Amino acid sequence: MIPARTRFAPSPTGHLHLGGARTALYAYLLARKTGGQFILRIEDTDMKRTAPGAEQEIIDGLRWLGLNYDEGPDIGGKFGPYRQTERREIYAHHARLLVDSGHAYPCFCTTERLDKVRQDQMKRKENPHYDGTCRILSHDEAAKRIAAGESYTIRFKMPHDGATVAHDHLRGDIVTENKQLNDQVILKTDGLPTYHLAAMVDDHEMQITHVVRGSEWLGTFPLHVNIVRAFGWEEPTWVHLSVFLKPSGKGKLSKRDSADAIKDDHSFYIKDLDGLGFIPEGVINWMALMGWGVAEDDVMTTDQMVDRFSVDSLTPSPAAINFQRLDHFNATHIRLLTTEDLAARLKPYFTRQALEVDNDTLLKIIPLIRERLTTLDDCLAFGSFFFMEDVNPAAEDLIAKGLDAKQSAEIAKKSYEILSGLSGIDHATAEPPMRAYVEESGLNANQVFGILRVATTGQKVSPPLFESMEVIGREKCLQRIKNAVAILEKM
RNA sequence: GCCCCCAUCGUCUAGUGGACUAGGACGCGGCCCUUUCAAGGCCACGACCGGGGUUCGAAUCCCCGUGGGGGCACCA
Repeated sequence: MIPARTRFAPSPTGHLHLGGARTALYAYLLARKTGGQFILRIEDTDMKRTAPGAEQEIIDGLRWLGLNYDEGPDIGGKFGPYRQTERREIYAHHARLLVDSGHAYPCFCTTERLDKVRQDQMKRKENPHYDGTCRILSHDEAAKRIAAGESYTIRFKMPHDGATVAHDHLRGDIVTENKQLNDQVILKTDGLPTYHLAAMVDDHEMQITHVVRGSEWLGTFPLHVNIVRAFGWEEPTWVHLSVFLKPSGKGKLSKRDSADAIKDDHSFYIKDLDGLGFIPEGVINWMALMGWGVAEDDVMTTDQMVDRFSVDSLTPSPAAINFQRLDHFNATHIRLLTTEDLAARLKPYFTRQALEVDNDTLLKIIPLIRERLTTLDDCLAFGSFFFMEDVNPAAEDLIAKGLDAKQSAEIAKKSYEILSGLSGIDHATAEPPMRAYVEESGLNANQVFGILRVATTGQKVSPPLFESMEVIGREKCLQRIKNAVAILEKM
């Protein structure tokens, strides 16, 4: 297998989202699968849109997901720099090469003129396109205007005749009539390149073998292959991924959908996922399967994905986000974690709630709550009472089904008697006498254990009762039951 | 408007001309287990967008519709 060099090349303009993360994931998997390298490159050539902190968020997001890159802006590498604003000379040089070889030309048209041309074209119901004014300028005239200090851009000279055939690995040949194509700006008046030039130059310079990117680039794909060919470079394998659709499947993700997701304790942004209780293993597994056709055994670690990954089995069709499926993969991977690992990840959720966590207790409750967690923060609902001094059960919760407060108080009292007669409350010793009591009293287990559950844990839903009491400890249990009796008798 | 891409259960997908009575997963429904909630086990429901071709044979190939998505910037 030929080692692939792949790259994730986001622009630092906003939050790292699921779509970007999945693109990074596939690029990562391909590199690891083939024993190649995965690179992070920051495409920050639009100074106006670059957002402070965005680059760091991308880096943090990739780290959190475990998509470690071999070369990048913060770690360097032999093809650096990896931030495009630090490579402007390289692009200027390549733009000049293109002008010299007749594949590009300086353009002096102002934004105002361009806007007007576009407006007129639309009024005439023509397709908006550059009208070619500067394409026919002579070398001398252009040189003269440049020397005079006129500001200019460089446009790529697209062929007017014939067709461009570009090959996408997932879709096959994409044929575009050249007359549909436009002379795009590749170097801006500020001297920085547009994506079209910068990405092509960097992918070549950085020896990228597979360009894995979103399908939003399909429209400018012919331009890109024309640029690469104008330089006489070997083309990389082009892999255009599909987009993510909103959960309804109708349309792409929008701000509105993002708000809905948050309301639902989910998010499109990687930075939010950790705080929401999602673990990278689950997120990665979930993302991987949207756009990658795996027949069966779809619960995988990243290493297993690397093992099974093939760029051929990626799918070109758009996929709707399904957060229920994320929940499933998250819960599944939580259950796969070792007790120690899970304990370490859970601890912050408890301490954040000002609960004092001792590691011994924490380790003991893991087996009790593990299979009940969909997200890590669910540990609060199932385990807070283990770390609390007292619980405050609601009076009405203490009344068992079909009984009244007085009867329930009797049951609590009797339970106290039985349990206080034991030297210690653990699962093995406490359950048999309590079961015997249920038998002889003619009550059902639901009623008796229900009262005990609410009394000792403070809640109607909890991990298994006797196992929980064992962790809570004899003294605390008895005290809590006594408290419950008091509450019931006050009713 | 023009150009490009996509199309299998509600969702993610398997399927590359005969092994398809179209497989798996999520979700949904039911049952079992059970002290609650889960987890687990079993079962059920559920799809080839439509129309034309090609072929002995089409989910699979071609064409046309339809639907969805993307693009048409000195943004990426």
